[in-house]
Amino acid sequence: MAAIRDDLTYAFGAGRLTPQRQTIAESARSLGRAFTIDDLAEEARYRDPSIGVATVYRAVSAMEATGWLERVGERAGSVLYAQCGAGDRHHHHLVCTSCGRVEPAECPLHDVAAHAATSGFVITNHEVTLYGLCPACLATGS
Amino acid sequence: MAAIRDDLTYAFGAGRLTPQRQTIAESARSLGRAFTIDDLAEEARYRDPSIGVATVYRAVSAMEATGWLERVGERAGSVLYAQCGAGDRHHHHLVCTSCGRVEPAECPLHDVAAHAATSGFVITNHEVTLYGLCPACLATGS
DNA sequence: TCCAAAGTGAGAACGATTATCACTTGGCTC
DNA sequence: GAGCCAAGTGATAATCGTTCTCACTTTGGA
Repeated sequence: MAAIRDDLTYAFGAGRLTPQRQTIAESARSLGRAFTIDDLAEEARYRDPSIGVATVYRAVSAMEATGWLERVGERAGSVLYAQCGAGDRHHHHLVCTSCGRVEPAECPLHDVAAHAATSGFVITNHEVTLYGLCPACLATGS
Repeated sequence: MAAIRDDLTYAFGAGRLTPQRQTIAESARSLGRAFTIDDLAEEARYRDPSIGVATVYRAVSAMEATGWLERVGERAGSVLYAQCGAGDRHHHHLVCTSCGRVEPAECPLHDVAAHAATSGFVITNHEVTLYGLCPACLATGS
């Protein structure tokens, strides 16, 4: 399992890969869709009931810092995260509003420089999230 | 001031234009930049200290429903709003990360349909926010 | 003028997130 | 392997933004 071990090591960068963090990272990967902290804590505590909610928040914060997790939106006041792998090149997200599945999307901003030129703004960052229905949900009509 | 009166009437659609709501809407317009509920409440209470925070939240909710206000992002856990006028056609936002100034931006997603076709997703909604520095902040180096 | 519906203000309640603190663990040096 | 210290943990309190509740007031139409 060297590959997986390396993968999870990457999730926390220079931080320690404790059993709790490993459980949380594996839970994030196994969810396979956009999730809230609550979803992730539920999955992680199913695997190890002793894991506290504060630990989940801290682990998510650490994984977000390394880019292994990304926030992809919000749902009912909670931040939505998705496991996006590390070292991916610049991209955005397609979020299924029915099942929460998340797929990477090419950055559609081909002309950001043009926007900056016409407005006088110098753009340093941008967020793009596309919402819709994935093929599976379309097929089931849900 | 018929024009302004009409403008504010539009802010609440079919809802009543009470003195409190008028104060809140004028405050939103006078801020001239992206603001949190807290910023808006501070401005509104400067004009009328008797206005309660719940009233500000309710007014913002009503103005958002008519499209007179739009949420343009978040700052330190609070939702950022901007007064965008009513009846504007589809657009997004350029937010200055230094002063909070907001300008409308053309929708840069010329090929949303192409994304849907290649991914199998049917896109029903999207959010785009561009962050950067406005000309004024660039000039002052802040 | 009367009345029902809409709006208001104060404050309680709620839910997500963060901070605190005593304790444990991991990984380094010797 | 022993000792040490920084990092991490779990429980819980605190914080903060937002929404709800309730008694009261205002609005606008009949």
